[in-house]
Parts: sequence; structure tokens; C-alpha cells
Amino acid sequence: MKERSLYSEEVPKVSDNYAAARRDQILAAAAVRFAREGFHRASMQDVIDEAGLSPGAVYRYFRSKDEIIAAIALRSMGMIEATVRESLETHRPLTEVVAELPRAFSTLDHAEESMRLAVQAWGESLRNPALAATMQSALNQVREALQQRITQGQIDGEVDPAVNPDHAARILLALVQGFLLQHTWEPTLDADDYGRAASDVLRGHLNKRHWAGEPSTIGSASTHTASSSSSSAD
Amino acid sequence: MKERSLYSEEVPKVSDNYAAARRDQILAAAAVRFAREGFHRASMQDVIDEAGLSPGAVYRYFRSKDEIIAAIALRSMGMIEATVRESLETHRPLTEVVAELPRAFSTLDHAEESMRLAVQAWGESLRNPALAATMQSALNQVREALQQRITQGQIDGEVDPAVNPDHAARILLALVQGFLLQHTWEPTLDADDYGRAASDVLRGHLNKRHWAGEPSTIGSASTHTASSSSSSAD
DNA sequence: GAACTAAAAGCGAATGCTCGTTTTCTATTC
DNA sequence: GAATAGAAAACGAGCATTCGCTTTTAGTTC
Repeated sequence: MKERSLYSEEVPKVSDNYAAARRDQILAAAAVRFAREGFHRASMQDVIDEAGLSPGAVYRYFRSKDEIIAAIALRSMGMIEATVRESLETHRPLTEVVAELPRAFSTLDHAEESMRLAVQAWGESLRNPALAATMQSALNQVREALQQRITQGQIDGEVDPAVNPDHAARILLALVQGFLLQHTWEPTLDADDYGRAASDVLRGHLNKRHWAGEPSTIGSASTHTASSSSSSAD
Repeated sequence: MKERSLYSEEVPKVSDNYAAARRDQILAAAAVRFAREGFHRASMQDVIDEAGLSPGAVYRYFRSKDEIIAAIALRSMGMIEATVRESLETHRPLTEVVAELPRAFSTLDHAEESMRLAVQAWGESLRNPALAATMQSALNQVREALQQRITQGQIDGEVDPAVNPDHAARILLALVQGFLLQHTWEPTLDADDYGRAASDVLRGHLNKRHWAGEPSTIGSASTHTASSSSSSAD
């Protein structure tokens, strides 16, 4: 709590918590509209209505629409970072991490909304340099987390030491980006199917010399329809 | 007096080629401005100026800005499809295809421009259902081409038969999408570095039981000095 | 092949509308 | 009682698009 002097001229200042709550209220409203209609097709009036406020109120907490967009985009990247970080912290093999990540994204609160916002933020960053810088540094943190995990994997003998951790991290990041993209277009895309395929690829199943003589994907090795593998192979 | 009946059916019609050329001229101009400033920050006047025409002329060939955006987005997806198809037609192992694809994208005419347009089109498709449908079918063709290649790989013994070709194709598509995204943010990102890392991942180098006892990366490239890569500037 | 005609191509000022933002005023808070 | 929080109306800019007009083009006639 801030101390307030009862006798000085300053007085009715809203608590910091109150202001933060208002900002969140506005951002939540913006997230709904932006996810549904896009950053540019959703008007400020839409956001204002959704928040149940007035223009004056909204503009008290945000200087401009761009500032709201930036906040939304940043929050969206934060969601990605947190999800990836959390998954890495389970200290499981990378093949398993990759297998489970899509599901982790799918089961987030407001998953659909968050993914749509992320994809739009990527496009938006191309036309808004200030946002681009912010987003890049956010993405770099994700990449760095992945890179450190890969480096650790090299120390532990999980990962080939000849692999470049920075570049390999980009590949794992691409798997995440690809999932988010494909899922926003096809919300019915099954996260586990995608995760399993990613895991298979990481296990070298698209490359003969590696999968041959391997239990491969457990379960029935016959059909293409669904290789329902249990990831517990190891 | 004059007999006018003889003039009844004259048609000074410009050749179809001419009309097509005009459309191309407008689309080329739009591509330049859209890539630089984004679909929504670039105004029609910008496109019109870039094309060296007048509003009336442009609106003779396109009914609306959205129609131009759709045409640009479609063309952009076509570029991706053509590049992937071409690469697949070399009939090389998938690990090599994946290794070379990034370079193929980087060396296209107007590569930078095309990639930026593609990324923006992805975002745009979320707010424009008509465009979304068009783009999805374009992307499906890419996925299908990849899927067929994977199925063929299973017949040839290159790919584990237990792998689901549809889902695996999504993973390869994700590698492409990830490259395009990451390259638009960091144009200095080296295509070959990315490709090599992708190839390594496909060979199972992130997974102990597979890389052990393997010659590792194709080209010479880095030995295990894992750190040298420049994540470089921001 | 020159003159003529009608339609298409092209121009650019004008239009109307939407949107982000500002400003003014009232209500609330301590 | 003082100043902020919030509501509501209004503003001005910028936008996509249109429309009335002029210029160009291609086919027809002689």
C-alpha cells in the first residue's frame, strides 16, 4: 500500500490494483474482439463496447489503439514462452517434449483465442517496427530456452554434439509456430496427432537408416490411419 | 443521312493479354507496397501511385481492395506450393529436400517480398473468411504433395510405414512455415544453417539412440563447438 | 489507307463514411 | 473540497470507392 497524506493536496488516487484491474478488463475485451475480427477490423468502439466502458475511460488507461495491440501481442508471446518453458521444465526427452507441447497449447485457457492472437501478431509485427522489436525479444527468449535445453542435452549425451543448438532451437520453434498456424486454420486438428508426428520425425522415422530396426511407433505398425503410440517407449 | 445500322456491333476490345498485363502491373505494385507497409497501412492511393495509374483504372480491373489482397495472398501461396513441388520433384531423400528447401525460398525472385506477403496473408486470413477458404485449399495442396511424397517414401522403404503421412506432412509444412516466419523477422538468418538443422532433426540427431554411431551433418560444417553461431543483432 | 464511329480505357476530383481520438462535462472518491 | 475517473458527444483526418468526363483503341466504310 502506498501511504497517503491526509492533509496534503493530493487525494483521490485510485489504488494501483484498481488501475491494473481496469487495464486487464480492457485487454480482455480487446482480446475477444481482436481474436474474432482481427486487429484492424475490430474498431475501438467495438473494444469499448465489449469492455462496457466509454472512450474516455479506455483512453485513460491506454494512449492509443496501437498500444493496446502491442500489449495484446506481448501477452500472446508471453503465453507461448510460458508454455514452452513449462514443458521443458519436466526434464523429459526432447522427443517427448515435442510430443506433448501441442496438447499443452490446446488446453490452455482461451487457447483458441490466444493462438489466433499470436498468428495475427506475427503479421502485425511486419508493419509495426516498434512491435516487431518487442516481439522479437520475446521470441528470442523462447528460442534461448530451447537452445539451453539442447545444449544440456548435448552434455547429457541425448543430443548429437555436432548439432548447432541455436539452429536446432529454431527447428523446434518452427514446430510450435507451425502447430499454432495450422490449428488456427483447422481447429479440429488434433494436438496429439501433430505431437506424435513431430515426435516420430525427431526419432528419425522419415529416414531409413534410423528407423529400420527400431520399434518405431508403438502399437500397430500397419495402418496409416492412426499410429496410436504410447509415448512411454523408453 | 447516315446509315448507322452497319456500325451496330463494333467491339474495340483490348486483347486479353493486355488486360492480363494490366492486372499484373497492378498486382506487382500492390505487392511492393503491401510487403513494405502491410495490407492495411498501405492505402489504395499508395498502390495506385506505385502502379502509375489512376483510381478509375485500378478499379476497372479489381472490384475492391480486398480483391487485390486476395489475389496477392493467393499468388503468395502459389509461390510456396511451386517451390515445395519443385524441390520434391528432384526425387531426393526427404532429409535432403528439407535441407535444401530454405535456400530455394531464399533465392526466389523477390524472395523477401514474397515471404513477407505470405506471413501477412496468414494473419489476414483469420479476419477474412473468404480468403481463409482460398488459402486453405492452396495450403492443402502443399500438404498433399508432401503427403504423397511421404507415402511414396514408405513404399520405397525410406519412411517408417508406421508413420501417418498426413500428420507427418504437417510437420514438414511446419518447417517451411517456421522458416518463412523466422526469416521475415531476421532476414540475415542463413537458409543453409536452418536447412542443415532441419536435416539433422530429421536424422534423429536430437535423440540419442539414433544419432549415436552416425556421421552427423551432411556438409562439413561445425564440429561440436556448439556455441559459435551468432544469434547476433537485435 | 484515311475518315469515321462507338465502345473501352483511363483520369482525378468529389463523396460519404468510418474510425481513432479529443474535449467537455458530470459523478465519484477520499 | 479538490481532483480524478468516467460518460458522451463531437471532430477531423484518411480512407475506399464512385462518377462524369476525356482520351485512346479497334473495327468499319468508302
